[in-house]
Amino acid sequence: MPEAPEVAKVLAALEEEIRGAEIVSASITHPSLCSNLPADEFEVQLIGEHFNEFHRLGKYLIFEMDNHDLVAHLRMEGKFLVLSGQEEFDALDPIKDKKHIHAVFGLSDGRLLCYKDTRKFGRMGLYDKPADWHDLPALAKVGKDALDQNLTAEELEQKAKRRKIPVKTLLLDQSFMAGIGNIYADEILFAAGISPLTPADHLDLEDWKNILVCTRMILSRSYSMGGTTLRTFAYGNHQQGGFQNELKVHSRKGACDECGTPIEQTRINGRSTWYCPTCQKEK
DNA sequence: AAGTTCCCCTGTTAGC
DNA sequence: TGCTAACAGGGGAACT
Repeated sequence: MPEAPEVAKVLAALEEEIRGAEIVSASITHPSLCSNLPADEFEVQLIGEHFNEFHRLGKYLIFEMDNHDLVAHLRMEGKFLVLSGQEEFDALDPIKDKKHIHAVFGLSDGRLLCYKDTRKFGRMGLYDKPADWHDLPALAKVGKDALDQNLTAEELEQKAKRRKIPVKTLLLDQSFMAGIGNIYADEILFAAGISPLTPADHLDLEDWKNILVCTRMILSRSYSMGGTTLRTFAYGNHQQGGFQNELKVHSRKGACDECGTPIEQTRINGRSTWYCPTCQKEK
Protein backbone atom coordinates (compact mmCIF):
# COMPACT_ATOMS: atom_id res chain seq x y z
CA MET A 1 0.00 0.00 0.00
CA PRO A 2 2.52 2.58 -0.92
CA GLU A 3 1.09 6.06 -0.44
CA ALA A 4 3.01 9.33 -0.89
CA PRO A 5 5.66 8.74 1.83
CA GLU A 6 6.32 5.16 0.74
CA VAL A 7 6.50 6.08 -2.95
CA ALA A 8 8.92 8.85 -2.03
CA LYS A 9 11.13 6.39 -0.14
CA VAL A 10 11.09 3.93 -3.05
CA LEU A 11 11.96 6.70 -5.48
CA ALA A 12 14.79 8.07 -3.34
CA ALA A 13 16.31 4.61 -2.95
CA LEU A 14 16.08 3.99 -6.70
CA GLU A 15 17.58 7.36 -7.56
CA GLU A 16 20.50 6.56 -5.30
CA GLU A 17 21.07 3.25 -7.04
CA ILE A 18 20.28 3.71 -10.71
CA ARG A 19 20.42 7.40 -11.58
CA GLY A 20 22.10 7.70 -14.97
CA ALA A 21 21.95 3.96 -15.65
CA GLU A 22 21.28 2.74 -19.19
CA ILE A 23 18.85 -0.03 -20.10
CA VAL A 24 20.42 -2.60 -22.44
CA SER A 25 17.76 -5.31 -22.29
CA ALA A 26 14.12 -5.54 -21.31
CA SER A 27 11.90 -8.53 -20.67
CA ILE A 28 8.27 -8.21 -19.69
CA THR A 29 6.58 -11.47 -18.77
CA HIS A 30 3.22 -10.10 -17.64
CA PRO A 31 1.89 -8.13 -20.62
CA SER A 32 -0.88 -6.26 -18.83
CA LEU A 33 1.77 -4.58 -16.69
CA CYS A 34 2.15 -2.22 -19.64
CA SER A 35 -0.82 0.12 -19.57
CA ASN A 36 -0.49 1.88 -22.90
CA LEU A 37 1.63 -0.22 -25.24
CA PRO A 38 2.00 -3.86 -26.31
CA ALA A 39 4.69 -5.45 -24.15
CA ASP A 40 7.03 -6.18 -27.07
CA GLU A 41 6.92 -2.57 -28.18
CA PHE A 42 7.47 -1.46 -24.62
CA GLU A 43 10.60 -3.60 -24.46
CA VAL A 44 12.02 -2.29 -27.72
CA GLN A 45 11.44 1.36 -26.88
CA LEU A 46 13.26 1.10 -23.57
CA ILE A 47 16.54 -0.15 -25.04
CA GLY A 48 19.24 2.50 -24.90
CA GLU A 49 17.27 4.79 -22.59
CA HIS A 50 18.84 6.25 -19.44
CA PHE A 51 17.22 6.95 -16.07
CA ASN A 52 17.87 10.68 -16.01
CA GLU A 53 15.43 12.33 -13.61
CA PHE A 54 13.17 10.99 -10.86
CA HIS A 55 9.87 12.59 -9.89
CA ARG A 56 6.83 11.73 -7.83
CA LEU A 57 3.26 12.91 -8.30
CA GLY A 58 0.89 11.47 -5.73
CA LYS A 59 1.51 7.74 -5.80
CA TYR A 60 3.04 7.76 -9.28
CA LEU A 61 6.74 7.36 -9.97
CA ILE A 62 7.99 9.25 -13.01
CA PHE A 63 11.29 8.38 -14.63
CA GLU A 64 12.47 10.90 -17.19
CA MET A 65 14.53 9.11 -19.82
CA ASP A 66 16.14 10.29 -23.06
CA ASN A 67 13.24 9.94 -25.47
CA HIS A 68 10.48 8.74 -23.17
CA ASP A 69 9.01 9.16 -19.74
CA LEU A 70 8.26 5.99 -17.83
CA VAL A 71 5.35 6.31 -15.40
CA ALA A 72 4.82 3.57 -12.82
CA HIS A 73 2.18 2.93 -10.18
CA LEU A 74 2.91 0.26 -7.58
CA ARG A 75 -0.70 -0.07 -6.41
CA MET A 76 -0.66 -2.45 -3.44
CA GLU A 77 2.37 -4.65 -3.73
CA GLY A 78 4.59 -3.46 -6.55
CA LYS A 79 8.31 -3.35 -5.79
CA PHE A 80 11.50 -2.53 -7.64
CA LEU A 81 14.52 -4.67 -6.85
CA VAL A 82 18.04 -3.85 -7.98
CA LEU A 83 20.09 -7.03 -8.30
CA SER A 84 23.83 -7.29 -8.85
CA GLY A 85 23.36 -9.55 -11.85
CA GLN A 86 22.08 -12.82 -13.24
CA GLU A 87 23.63 -14.88 -10.45
CA GLU A 88 21.66 -13.07 -7.82
CA PHE A 89 18.51 -13.44 -9.91
CA ASP A 90 19.06 -17.18 -10.33
CA ALA A 91 19.52 -17.55 -6.57
CA LEU A 92 16.10 -16.03 -5.79
CA ASP A 93 13.42 -18.21 -4.22
CA PRO A 94 11.35 -19.50 -7.15
CA ILE A 95 8.05 -19.41 -5.24
CA LYS A 96 8.41 -16.33 -3.08
CA ASP A 97 10.31 -14.12 -5.49
CA LYS A 98 10.86 -15.25 -9.09
CA LYS A 99 7.24 -16.20 -9.61
CA HIS A 100 6.17 -12.61 -8.96
CA ILE A 101 8.80 -10.79 -11.02
CA HIS A 102 7.02 -9.55 -14.12
CA ALA A 103 9.68 -7.38 -15.72
CA VAL A 104 13.48 -7.42 -15.81
CA PHE A 105 15.50 -4.53 -17.18
CA GLY A 106 19.18 -5.22 -17.78
CA LEU A 107 21.49 -2.27 -17.08
CA SER A 108 24.74 -1.56 -18.91
CA ASP A 109 26.83 -2.32 -15.80
CA GLY A 110 25.33 -5.81 -15.54
CA ARG A 111 22.85 -5.12 -12.79
CA LEU A 112 19.18 -6.04 -13.16
CA LEU A 113 16.28 -3.79 -12.30
CA CYS A 114 13.36 -6.11 -11.52
CA TYR A 115 9.70 -5.29 -11.02
CA LYS A 116 7.97 -7.63 -8.57
CA ASP A 117 4.27 -7.52 -7.86
CA THR A 118 2.49 -10.39 -6.11
CA ARG A 119 -0.98 -9.29 -7.06
CA LYS A 120 -0.23 -7.88 -10.49
CA PHE A 121 -2.13 -4.68 -9.81
CA GLY A 122 0.72 -2.29 -10.63
CA ARG A 123 1.04 -0.62 -14.03
CA MET A 124 3.69 1.07 -16.14
CA GLY A 125 3.17 3.45 -19.02
CA LEU A 126 5.78 4.58 -21.51
CA TYR A 127 5.20 7.91 -23.22
CA ASP A 128 6.89 10.22 -25.68
CA LYS A 129 8.35 13.06 -23.70
CA PRO A 130 5.82 15.84 -23.13
CA ALA A 131 6.90 19.44 -22.67
CA ASP A 132 6.07 19.09 -19.00
CA TRP A 133 5.71 15.83 -17.16
CA HIS A 134 2.45 17.11 -15.69
CA ASP A 135 1.06 16.65 -19.22
CA LEU A 136 1.64 12.88 -19.27
CA PRO A 137 -1.61 11.09 -20.22
CA ALA A 138 -1.36 8.76 -17.23
CA LEU A 139 -1.40 11.78 -14.93
CA ALA A 140 -4.14 13.78 -16.63
CA LYS A 141 -6.66 13.23 -13.86
CA VAL A 142 -4.24 13.47 -10.95
CA GLY A 143 -4.62 16.58 -8.83
CA LYS A 144 -1.96 18.55 -7.01
CA ASP A 145 0.22 16.55 -4.71
CA ALA A 146 -0.66 16.77 -1.02
CA LEU A 147 2.84 18.07 -0.31
CA ASP A 148 2.80 20.60 -3.16
CA GLN A 149 3.36 24.00 -1.54
CA ASN A 150 1.09 25.56 -4.16
CA LEU A 151 -1.88 23.56 -2.93
CA THR A 152 -4.16 25.74 -0.79
CA ALA A 153 -6.97 25.10 1.66
CA GLU A 154 -9.05 27.57 -0.33
CA GLU A 155 -9.05 25.40 -3.45
CA LEU A 156 -9.81 22.28 -1.43
CA GLU A 157 -12.76 24.01 0.17
CA GLN A 158 -14.00 25.18 -3.25
CA LYS A 159 -13.82 21.67 -4.69
CA ALA A 160 -15.36 20.03 -1.62
CA LYS A 161 -18.37 22.28 -1.23
CA ARG A 162 -20.27 20.55 -4.04
CA ARG A 163 -19.45 17.08 -2.77
CA LYS A 164 -21.76 15.13 -0.49
CA ILE A 165 -19.60 12.05 -0.13
CA PRO A 166 -17.85 11.33 3.21
CA VAL A 167 -14.68 13.38 3.68
CA LYS A 168 -12.68 10.16 3.95
CA THR A 169 -13.77 9.14 0.45
CA LEU A 170 -12.81 12.56 -0.90
CA LEU A 171 -9.34 12.33 0.65
CA LEU A 172 -8.84 9.08 -1.27
CA ASP A 173 -9.85 10.74 -4.57
CA GLN A 174 -6.55 11.38 -6.35
CA SER A 175 -8.05 14.11 -8.51
CA PHE A 176 -8.96 16.04 -5.37
CA MET A 177 -5.51 15.85 -3.82
CA ALA A 178 -2.87 13.27 -4.73
CA GLY A 179 -0.89 10.89 -2.56
CA ILE A 180 -3.23 9.91 0.28
CA GLY A 181 -4.34 6.30 0.66
CA ASN A 182 -6.39 4.38 3.17
CA ILE A 183 -3.87 4.47 6.02
CA TYR A 184 -3.08 8.19 5.97
CA ALA A 185 -6.68 9.23 5.32
CA ASP A 186 -7.61 7.69 8.68
CA GLU A 187 -4.60 9.20 10.45
CA ILE A 188 -5.11 12.68 8.96
CA LEU A 189 -8.75 12.80 10.01
CA PHE A 190 -7.85 11.67 13.52
CA ALA A 191 -5.21 14.39 13.78
CA ALA A 192 -7.71 16.94 12.48
CA GLY A 193 -10.41 15.79 14.93
CA ILE A 194 -12.93 15.24 12.13
CA SER A 195 -15.09 12.16 11.70
CA PRO A 196 -14.42 10.31 8.44
CA LEU A 197 -18.19 10.06 7.95
CA THR A 198 -18.65 13.85 7.75
CA PRO A 199 -20.12 14.87 4.39
CA ALA A 200 -17.45 16.85 2.55
CA ASP A 201 -19.73 19.83 1.98
CA HIS A 202 -20.22 20.27 5.73
CA LEU A 203 -16.60 21.35 6.17
CA ASP A 204 -15.62 25.01 6.10
CA LEU A 205 -12.37 26.77 5.21
CA GLU A 206 -10.99 26.42 8.73
CA ASP A 207 -11.57 22.67 8.57
CA TRP A 208 -9.68 22.42 5.28
CA LYS A 209 -6.81 24.50 6.65
CA ASN A 210 -6.70 22.10 9.55
CA ILE A 211 -6.82 19.03 7.29
CA LEU A 212 -4.06 20.38 5.06
CA VAL A 213 -1.77 21.14 8.02
CA CYS A 214 -2.39 17.65 9.45
CA THR A 215 -1.83 16.06 6.04
CA ARG A 216 1.57 17.66 5.61
CA MET A 217 2.57 16.95 9.19
CA ILE A 218 1.69 13.25 8.99
CA LEU A 219 3.10 12.60 5.52
CA SER A 220 6.37 14.34 6.40
CA ARG A 221 6.68 12.54 9.70
CA SER A 222 6.01 9.19 8.06
CA TYR A 223 8.59 9.87 5.35
CA SER A 224 11.19 10.63 8.00
CA MET A 225 10.32 7.33 9.68
CA GLY A 226 10.71 5.40 6.42
CA GLY A 227 7.00 5.08 5.67
CA THR A 228 4.49 2.59 7.02
CA THR A 229 4.95 -1.18 6.72
CA LEU A 230 1.67 -2.86 7.63
CA ARG A 231 1.80 -5.85 5.33
CA THR A 232 4.60 -5.98 2.84
CA PHE A 233 5.89 -2.51 2.06
CA ALA A 234 9.66 -2.23 1.67
CA TYR A 235 12.03 0.05 -0.20
CA GLY A 236 15.62 -0.31 -1.35
CA ASN A 237 15.08 -4.09 -1.74
CA HIS A 238 14.48 -4.92 1.94
CA GLN A 239 14.23 -1.81 4.12
CA GLN A 240 10.98 -1.57 6.10
CA GLY A 241 9.23 1.52 7.42
CA GLY A 242 8.70 2.60 11.03
CA PHE A 243 5.59 4.76 11.01
CA GLN A 244 3.29 1.79 11.72
CA ASN A 245 4.36 2.22 15.36
CA GLU A 246 2.96 5.74 15.40
CA LEU A 247 -0.47 5.02 13.94
CA LYS A 248 -3.22 6.42 16.18
CA VAL A 249 -6.27 4.75 14.68
CA HIS A 250 -5.67 2.87 11.43
CA SER A 251 -5.70 -0.91 11.88
CA ARG A 252 -5.78 -0.45 15.65
CA LYS A 253 -7.98 -2.27 18.08
CA GLY A 254 -8.50 -1.07 21.62
CA ALA A 255 -8.45 2.28 23.36
CA CYS A 256 -7.75 5.68 21.82
CA ASP A 257 -4.40 7.06 23.06
CA GLU A 258 -5.96 10.44 23.72
CA CYS A 259 -9.23 9.67 25.49
CA GLY A 260 -9.47 5.91 26.10
CA THR A 261 -12.62 5.43 24.03
CA PRO A 262 -12.50 2.18 22.02
CA ILE A 263 -11.41 2.77 18.42
CA GLU A 264 -14.25 2.00 16.03
CA GLN A 265 -13.87 0.18 12.77
CA THR A 266 -16.38 0.68 10.01
CA ARG A 267 -16.56 0.55 6.24
CA ILE A 268 -16.79 3.67 4.10
CA ASN A 269 -17.21 3.27 0.36
CA GLY A 270 -15.81 -0.23 0.59
CA ARG A 271 -12.71 0.79 2.58
CA SER A 272 -11.97 -0.29 6.12
CA THR A 273 -11.97 2.82 8.27
CA TRP A 274 -10.82 3.34 11.85
CA TYR A 275 -11.65 6.37 14.00
CA CYS A 276 -12.21 7.55 17.54
CA PRO A 277 -15.88 8.45 18.02
CA THR A 278 -14.98 10.82 20.86
CA CYS A 279 -11.99 12.69 19.43
CA GLN A 280 -13.44 12.90 15.92
CA LYS A 281 -16.66 14.86 15.63
CA GLU A 282 -19.10 14.61 12.76
CA LYS A 283 -20.04 18.03 11.39
C1' DA B 1 -21.46 16.46 -12.62
C1' DA B 2 -21.56 13.37 -9.11
C1' DG B 3 -22.05 9.02 -7.15
C1' DT B 4 -22.08 3.85 -7.19
C1' DT B 5 -20.63 -0.77 -8.41
C1' DC B 6 -17.75 -4.02 -10.33
C1' DC B 7 -13.36 -5.79 -11.65
C1' DC B 8 -8.62 -6.82 -11.53
C1' DC B 9 -5.16 -10.38 -8.46
C1' DT B 10 -3.24 -13.65 -4.87
C1' DG B 11 -1.75 -14.43 -0.14
C1' DT B 12 -3.57 -14.32 4.43
C1' DT B 13 -6.98 -14.70 7.87
C1' DA B 14 -11.54 -15.75 9.89
C1' DG B 15 -15.07 -18.90 10.50
C1' DC B 16 -17.21 -23.25 10.44
C1' DT C 1 -7.25 -30.08 11.23
C1' DG C 2 -8.84 -28.72 6.84
C1' DC C 3 -11.67 -26.53 3.96
C1' DT C 4 -13.99 -22.35 2.00
C1' DA C 5 -15.26 -17.60 2.01
C1' DA C 6 -14.08 -13.15 3.08
C1' DC C 7 -10.76 -9.71 3.04
C1' DA C 8 -7.04 -6.51 1.68
C1' DG C 9 -6.91 -2.34 -1.62
C1' DG C 10 -6.01 1.85 -5.97
C1' DG C 11 -7.79 3.08 -9.90
C1' DG C 12 -10.39 2.78 -14.07
C1' DA C 13 -14.50 1.44 -16.71
C1' DA C 14 -19.23 1.34 -17.02
C1' DC C 15 -23.30 2.59 -15.28
C1' DT C 16 -27.26 5.46 -13.14
